[in-house]
Parts: sequence; structure tokens; C-alpha cells
Amino acid sequence: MFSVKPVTGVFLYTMTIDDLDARLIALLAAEPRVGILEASRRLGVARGTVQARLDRLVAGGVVTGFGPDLSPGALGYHVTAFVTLQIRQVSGHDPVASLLAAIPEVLEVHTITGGDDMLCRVVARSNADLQRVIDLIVEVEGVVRTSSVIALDTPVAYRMLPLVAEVARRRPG
Amino acid sequence: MFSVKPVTGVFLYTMTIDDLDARLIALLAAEPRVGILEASRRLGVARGTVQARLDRLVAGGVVTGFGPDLSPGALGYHVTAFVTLQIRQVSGHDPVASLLAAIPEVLEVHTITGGDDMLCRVVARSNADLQRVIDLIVEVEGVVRTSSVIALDTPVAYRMLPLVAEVARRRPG
DNA sequence: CTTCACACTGAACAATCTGCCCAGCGATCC
DNA sequence: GGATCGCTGGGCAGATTGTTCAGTGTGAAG
Repeated sequence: MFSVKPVTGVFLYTMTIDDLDARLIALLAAEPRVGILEASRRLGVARGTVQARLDRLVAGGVVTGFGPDLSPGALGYHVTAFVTLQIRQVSGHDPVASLLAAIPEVLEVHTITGGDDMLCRVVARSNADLQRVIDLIVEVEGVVRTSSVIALDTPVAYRMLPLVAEVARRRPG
Repeated sequence: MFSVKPVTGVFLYTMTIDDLDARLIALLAAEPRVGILEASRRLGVARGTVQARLDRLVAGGVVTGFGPDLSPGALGYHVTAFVTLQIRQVSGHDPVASLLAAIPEVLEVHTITGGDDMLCRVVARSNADLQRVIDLIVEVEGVVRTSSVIALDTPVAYRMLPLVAEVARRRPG
């Protein structure tokens, strides 16, 4: 079920999935309301099989949850931007990250390679409101400089299914 | 239920949510397996109320689905990177976007303001594998130049709950 | 070749939940 | 005074869930 491979000196778990797993994931993604029983009918396998597969996917960390997908836009946050930060070198990344985490409009924070230190995804209600959010970020202790780009359109929204299909394809069940 | 406000000339729907909505969303996010009935018990309201609220949130677009949350890392894709692209001006964004969408490792594509034209989130199995993925992107017709930063760490993973709580706080139920 | 481990099937069970209906009640709006 | 709306609390038949069990086929190991 698991394979262990060294990646930059650290051992990371990697789960292998087959075609049935991929079809199950795709089905759940397409119609999340279907139950285990209905899924087993759609996939043409026994209910216990679907249950076991799903348990395995969850246990293996491939499926991390079934939380509701939320749309910032529907809540009035129609502007998405990516903000890169430069951090004062003496202070570590962590205190800055926790201060950023306190800003609700900051949806995501990464530390990154390159000339900048951090990349944040932020949302705002308008371009003017984005200025307010950026001001909140600039005021964070340890943040030296910020640079923002606004996402004008999102031709490909976050998706995992093609990758799941690709992984299953390479390891046929 | 809805308010309509002009944003850059386009009218966008914005749904208002109250404290109960926010608590329902938080509960579903924390324990997605709880059914409507159990949720109503936890929230201390009638089952019909929970059902109505959830229907409203879905109808209003705040909750867009309940798809499984998938972890690229568990599938062996331990490297995340952000790639910015410059596009040949004559060709529009759309054909480039659809070619990028054909690459499974490209999880997300935005068109952006600033010196570059597009921002992609990509994953790869290793740093060496990232080179392969970037090569795939560079080979896309219309892509002139790319620039990549690797996400070293993710101190704040994508999250919406604080924003939901903030929205509900501003409009107490 | 034999044996074991494993995964899948098909079935059964009690317990629970769902979708749907209804009547009543309090607050708000005309 | 109505009328509308949201919430409550109840009931109903039907479906689903969690769980267990025995039987079967396949692949790997001895």
C-alpha cells in the first residue's frame, strides 16, 4: 500500500492508487452526495470494496477530508491577489506567518525560493479593499516589503483530478 | 438573501451569512461525515433549519460542493512551485490556458497583472521532476518565458474558515 | 505443488438517517 | 388586522450505514 522513497534526505510516504481508486475519487468529486452504496453501483463493485478503498485512501492521506468547498466570491470577495513578501532576516519566518494567519483575508501562505521570502494568496472585496488588506500585511512586524499581482481571471481553477488520473494511469490496477 | 453591488461595472451577487451559517460551515469543515440530523443536534436547532440553511448556502454559491480534499503529497508529488509565464502578445491567453490545462501537474492557472501574464501552481515528484514539468510548460505554443519559485514550506495552508467567521461577525445573525 | 495472505463478492442484520409532509408559533412588514 | 417568513417539533416510509459472515479467486511464498 505504501512505498517509501528518500526525497532530499527525508523519507516521505507515497501511496499508490489504481484505476478503481481514481474512478472512485472522480465520482465523489463529480457527485459528492452519492453514498457508498450508490457509488458501488456506479462503479460496478461490491459495497464493501468501495468502503475499503475509501478507508484506505483516507488512511493513506490521499483523501484528507470532505469539507465543503467555499467560494470567496459568493461572500463578496471578488478580488484575488498574490502578494510576495520580503522578511527582515533577523526575524524568522514563523512569527511572521502566525501574524499573517491572523488576517482572515490571507487564505494561504508559502515560504519560497528566489528573491522574495513568502508568497500569500489574499482576497478582498474590491481593488480599494485590497489596499486595506495589503496595508494589514505591511504592518506585520518583520515584513520589509511587499509586491502584489492581481488575478484577473482563472482559466484553470484548482483541480486535482487530472493528476489523480495520471497517477492511476501509470500504475494500472 | 442576496445583495447586488456594482464592482468594476459588473454586477456581482454577494450572499450574506449569519452566525448560524458560519457555525454550520465550521462544523461541516471540522467533521464532514456528520449528517444533517447530527448537525442539527450539535447546533441546537431543528433539522429542517439546518437543511434550509445548507440549501441556501449551496443555492447562493457560498458552498460550491463537498468534493474530497486530495493531497498531492500523498500521491508522491512533494514539490510545489509557482510558475509565472510571459505570453506572446499576438496569441491570446485562452489557447495557452487550454494547453496548460492539459498538463496534469498544473493545478491552477491565473492571468495576472504586472510584468508577467500568467501564474500557475504546479506540483512535481522531485526537484528534478519539476524540471520536466517546467519543460512541458515552456514547450506550450505561445509561452515566451517562464520564471519559477519553489514553495519550501506552507505555514498557512489554504483555508476559508477565518474569512467565513469574519463575514458572519460583521453581519450578526 | 501446497499453503497462506489478501482482496473482492454477495448477503444479512439492526440502527440510523434521509426526504418529505404537516401544524403551530413568533416576528416583521404592509 | 392580515400576510409572509423562518424556525420548531413531530411523523412517515424508504433508503443507507456500519458491521459481520462465508465463499471464491489470485498471487506470492514455502
